[in-house]
Amino acid sequence: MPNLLTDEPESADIATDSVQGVSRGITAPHGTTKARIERAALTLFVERGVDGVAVREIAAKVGITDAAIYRHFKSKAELAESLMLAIHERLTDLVREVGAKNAPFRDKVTDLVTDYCAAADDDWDLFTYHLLHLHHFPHLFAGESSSHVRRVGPISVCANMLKQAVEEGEIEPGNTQLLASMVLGIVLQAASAKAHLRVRGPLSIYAPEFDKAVWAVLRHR
Amino acid sequence: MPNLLTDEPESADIATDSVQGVSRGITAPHGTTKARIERAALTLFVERGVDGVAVREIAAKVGITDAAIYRHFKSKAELAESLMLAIHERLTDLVREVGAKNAPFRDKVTDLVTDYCAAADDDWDLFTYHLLHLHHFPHLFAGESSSHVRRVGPISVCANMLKQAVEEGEIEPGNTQLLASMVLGIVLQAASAKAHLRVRGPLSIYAPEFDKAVWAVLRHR
DNA sequence: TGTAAGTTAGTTAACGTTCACTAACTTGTA
DNA sequence: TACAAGTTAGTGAACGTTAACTAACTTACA
Repeated sequence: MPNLLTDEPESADIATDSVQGVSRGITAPHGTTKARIERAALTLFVERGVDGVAVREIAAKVGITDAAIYRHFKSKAELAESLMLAIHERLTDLVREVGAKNAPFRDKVTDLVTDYCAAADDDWDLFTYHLLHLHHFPHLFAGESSSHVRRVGPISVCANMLKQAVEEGEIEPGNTQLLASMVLGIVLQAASAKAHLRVRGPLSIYAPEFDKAVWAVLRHR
Repeated sequence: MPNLLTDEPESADIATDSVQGVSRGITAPHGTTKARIERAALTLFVERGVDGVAVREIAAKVGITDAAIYRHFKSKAELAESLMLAIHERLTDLVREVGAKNAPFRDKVTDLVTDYCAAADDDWDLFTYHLLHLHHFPHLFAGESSSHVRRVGPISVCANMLKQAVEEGEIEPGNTQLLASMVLGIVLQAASAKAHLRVRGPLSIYAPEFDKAVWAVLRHR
């Protein structure tokens, strides 16, 4: 450790991610410099967007120089995208796994809502990054019209799950893409409300509410 | 009555700015340079975010030089914020007006959904700007905890409407902020799906579906 | 003819990235 | 074991570019 420089410039962010500390890994092992860069970048990206954050600021938050960032990431864009890909795939897999379960559809809905909330609470900043800044990475949610490489994501996988439910006679037929958006919207807009400090506490405490609401939408059509 | 949730493409995107042309005013009268700047800025801001767009690009799109922009707007930030304020207040007023109606609560819900969709279709780019980039303007949605200047917006006004409905015994008591987020989330996430080309056509064609879903959530608790 | 609205040609600052260099480890082998 | 050689992860200074914005000048027209 050659550098005994300033530990923390500002913050006093006590409330945010208390358990594992700010160096929790997203791609890299906990505690490594790479993980600390990821965490610092994530926090800043969430607050001000990728374009609103200078590489120098990320470095300052970690306690290294901007040049050192490039020992770990090819570019700022790669850093930003690797973070987005991590949460995007994590959430996509989550939905896929629930969908693949051998369980009654009603239970799968509950599991989906519960697991989604748990994932959000597990790494709130990462989840918020996905929630607020996904549109910064158009190739990750490209519609199915233009290219025939269809990018999957939580919503399209959820739509597939609903399509299967339709085939099995669990719910009425309809536009499953739209329906998936509507039901996930219940959870996501509530998450957005939490991000904007309109609701408090872990998202999971509202999971039963979400479950009831989602099921109400799926049943009454 | 045709099923509005069919997977059919149904209709092409005729709704996008064909009628009034790209110089439609948001703050300024139609056809003026100021209006054309607003429209050009809006289109670019929606696509790539405020920080992702250079003043030069906006000017180029209008057919003037970047310096000329400053004859009409004090700064890029002011331009971006005036656009956001316009749609933010338009939507807030919309919700307020529906809430102030002297009509059965069930009808107000239908009106809210219908009018919200109509507002989205009326100026899709402006609506999308609000949907995707509101978080770029933290002071417009500041939570009620820190400052005592509570900024209102569509969701908080909707929450008030629900609070009133609770007092009048129309729906069960509960966290109205959360409930407002959940029900608006149904519409907003569907709008997001349209923005990402996962669903097609004017948002209004889905309004009856939204209405049913929103009511299902409000009733079954 | 005065002014609104445009131009050209800058300024200043910030950005992402690269450069040459270095201290501290790790490793292969005489 | 001693140590040359290589690797890792950092530094500080710069580079070329681009950004927002401004000053001074020009022009159309009510």
